[in-house]
Amino acid sequence: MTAEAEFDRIDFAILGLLAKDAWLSNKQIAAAVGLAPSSCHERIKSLRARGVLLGAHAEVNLQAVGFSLEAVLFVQLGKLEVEAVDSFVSTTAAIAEVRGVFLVSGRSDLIVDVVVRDMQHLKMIISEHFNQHDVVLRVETSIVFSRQQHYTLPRPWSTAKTG
Amino acid sequence: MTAEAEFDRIDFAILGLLAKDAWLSNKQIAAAVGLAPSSCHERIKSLRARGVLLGAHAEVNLQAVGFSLEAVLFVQLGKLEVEAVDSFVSTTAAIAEVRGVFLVSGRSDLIVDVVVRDMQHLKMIISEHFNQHDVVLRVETSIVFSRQQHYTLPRPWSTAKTG
DNA sequence: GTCGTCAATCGAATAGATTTCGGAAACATG
DNA sequence: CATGTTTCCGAAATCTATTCGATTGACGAC
Repeated sequence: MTAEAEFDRIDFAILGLLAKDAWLSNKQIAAAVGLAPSSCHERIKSLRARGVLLGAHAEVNLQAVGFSLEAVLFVQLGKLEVEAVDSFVSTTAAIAEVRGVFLVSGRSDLIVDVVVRDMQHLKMIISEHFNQHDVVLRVETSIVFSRQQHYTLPRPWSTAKTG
Repeated sequence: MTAEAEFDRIDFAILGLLAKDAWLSNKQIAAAVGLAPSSCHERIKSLRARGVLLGAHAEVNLQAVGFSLEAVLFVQLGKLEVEAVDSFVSTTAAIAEVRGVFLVSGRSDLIVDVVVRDMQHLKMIISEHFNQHDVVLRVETSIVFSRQQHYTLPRPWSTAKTG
């Protein structure tokens, strides 16, 4: 609504740097974007207040702490009311082993990203939280062999408007 | 050999806190886990050196910066050599609009998470980076209506062993 | 063109945090 | 019980974040 927020290239540079490494100090960011630390600090504070910078999360090596199996669940739901679906999404997202829930169009209705210790753990999660649920018609499971992620921001203005 | 990393519950508490909020100060974490700031600092340093804490990333409100459309691509690949597949995965992961690539078992071989400005942008990404590629047999696209994620660590020791 | 207004930036000062390090305490080992 | 090892603590030093008043520059009104 009121949030007609505008950003210049310095704001985007700050966002990009923090998306790549949230542990950069304000001083480092200021130097990287060519601003005084105090000015940079004001901008970051503003980005947080405006809801553009939502927070930061540490990346934990899950294999190192014993979660060596990752899976993606494709869930088909019955034709139910929106309330029931939303409720199921929320309770699913609250499961400790679930890292993300996507409500999508297409062949399946829900995509669920799950991190578990082993196959038995995975079987338990599926049978306990999905197969026993009325809303769920069917669950397909895909094992994740490997993943690659990155945290860089795409360029905001397509390929122009910057100069 | 050297990598027989062991963790106690304080290490897990630190990891959990930082996974939820990487901007917590060392002082705050120390207070939360009941340690002196210097001791807590040593533990965090060790977790980083051992490769358990991999880094931290700011969470950016992508809608606020103009990326209001998210999609998941399900990619089927031809029966090719491992090299060609790995190469394709790497180049795909390097696309700015791609946030994650998952190599999986099941109906499709690759799951690609994409963030774009609009439909035209999405169409461009797919046709340019996927449809024109020899390795790709078929791409199915799912629009993401909503997503829920959380960054809390599951309990490491199943339901026992903690006492 | 000139003035007034507003927003952004800077630099210095303060308050606060991180980081290092020697010594004490806890723990396991023989 | 003695010993070596690890972990923890507290204080000192260093560095950083944060605030604030003053300056600059851009922009619109007249």
